[in-house]
Amino acid sequence: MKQLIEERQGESAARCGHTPVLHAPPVLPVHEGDCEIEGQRVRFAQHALVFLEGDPADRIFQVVDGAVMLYKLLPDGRRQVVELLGPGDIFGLSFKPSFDSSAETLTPTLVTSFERTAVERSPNFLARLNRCVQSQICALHEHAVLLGRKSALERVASFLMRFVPLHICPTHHGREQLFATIRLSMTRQEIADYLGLTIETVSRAFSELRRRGIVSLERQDEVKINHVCGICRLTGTH
Amino acid sequence: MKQLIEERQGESAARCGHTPVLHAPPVLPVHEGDCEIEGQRVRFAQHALVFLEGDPADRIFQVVDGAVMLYKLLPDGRRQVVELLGPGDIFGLSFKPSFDSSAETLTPTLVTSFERTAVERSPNFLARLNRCVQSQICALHEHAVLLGRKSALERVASFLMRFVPLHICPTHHGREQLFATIRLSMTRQEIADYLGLTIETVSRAFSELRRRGIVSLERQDEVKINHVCGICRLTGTH
DNA sequence: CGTCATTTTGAATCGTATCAACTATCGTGG
DNA sequence: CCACGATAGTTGATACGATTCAAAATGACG
Repeated sequence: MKQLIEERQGESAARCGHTPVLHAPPVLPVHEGDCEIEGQRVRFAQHALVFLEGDPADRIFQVVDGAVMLYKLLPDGRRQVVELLGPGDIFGLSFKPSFDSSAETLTPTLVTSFERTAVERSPNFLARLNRCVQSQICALHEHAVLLGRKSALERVASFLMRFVPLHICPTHHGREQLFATIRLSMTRQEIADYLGLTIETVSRAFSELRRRGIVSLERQDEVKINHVCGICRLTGTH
Repeated sequence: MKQLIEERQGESAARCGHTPVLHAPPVLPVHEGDCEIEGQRVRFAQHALVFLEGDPADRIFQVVDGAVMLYKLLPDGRRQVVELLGPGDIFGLSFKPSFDSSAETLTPTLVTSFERTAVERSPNFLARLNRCVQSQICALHEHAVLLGRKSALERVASFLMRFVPLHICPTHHGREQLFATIRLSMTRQEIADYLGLTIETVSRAFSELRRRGIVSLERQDEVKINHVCGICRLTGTH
């Protein structure tokens, strides 16, 4: 596992964007019902650039394992992380001939990439894509609410709830003292850019949650949620 | 009785920022090659509710003519308009069995609705859907940047630029004094909820633009942009 | 153990929200 | 057509939350 991480930290940053076919061997013919699409597996190190906004969008990607963020930059340097993606999620979609955002891994990540034109010709793939994309749209809607209408503390609470598996809160009414330990694998800056805040504000929100005893920070990017329902109530959603 | 079919505002209601809009024409009884899908035309008055968040999502909709907004509510009443849609745009998508947002018309609107299950079985429709949805995702990304990173004035400027057809600004460098008159067909409250602001702040932004001579307010929802490039520069995007 | 980067904390500032008039616009009926 | 009330929009004063700038603390790593 460790050895894979090293694989291509340097060059991917340099040759921004769409990764050409390297020596990388594992090409898997994805057998999709009646039609086959060539899927190409590529491994990326942590914090590696997959593509840049503006690069020609002739391939689309699916996360197999790991995490990816999509972000956009304003000319003066302001950044907004627009999506966080995990296993199964598809990215690199665009209705223009170039990507509308940049993609960077958060952890060592394995993705499969497909030729765009091939995808668009495959009905089975389109059906799959369709389902994926609909859940992404829902997530984007939810995120718009967060960015447009929630306070800093609500944003951070909502952010943490993303990582709580299966949303334990509403189902286990009996036990209030539920906890969960989660690994963020994002820097404060990345979190801030995702939540539309500054690092300082994110930090203060974490401190506030800790002060209230709702979370403990085990390590910098590892949070123990002592009281899932407590966080849940702070999201503004319930 | 409401007489329908009025003017359409600004063409590309739901398009992403800098997009040459070549619209898919509002085709109707969708004759897509080998498969036909029953499309059902429905007319809605202005400010009519198409569906509510949580309603069973067994149909999807396409705007033929008019304008629709999608919004989400927080339990305490805060509202965020998550999408603005115009002719050609599709809505009512969801990965859950129920709608993730509510849909309301902004103007008298003609829509076609399709049975969800039928759509998902039609490869041709899926292909079309796919294109639509990708442009919506781009718009949502753009909107996340607006909500997360732009100032009030930048938001309002960006909002106005949506209505400027074909994005005159960058192409016509020669003529600086370009103008355009646009019909918003949204109340201040709706604009505020779209931009993640309050009505007062939106109002102040409009006043500021007027003070600078960049726009004139002909009527409450009719804005004359005296200097398109001026607005464009204020969006933060260029 | 010391250096560097990241995070946290503090104090001051700024921008937007809030609250409270005031004004303009729209629709209705006299 | 005008008066009228109702609704929507504007403007001003103040409050509050997030940002900014600065510095200290913590963690990562050789």
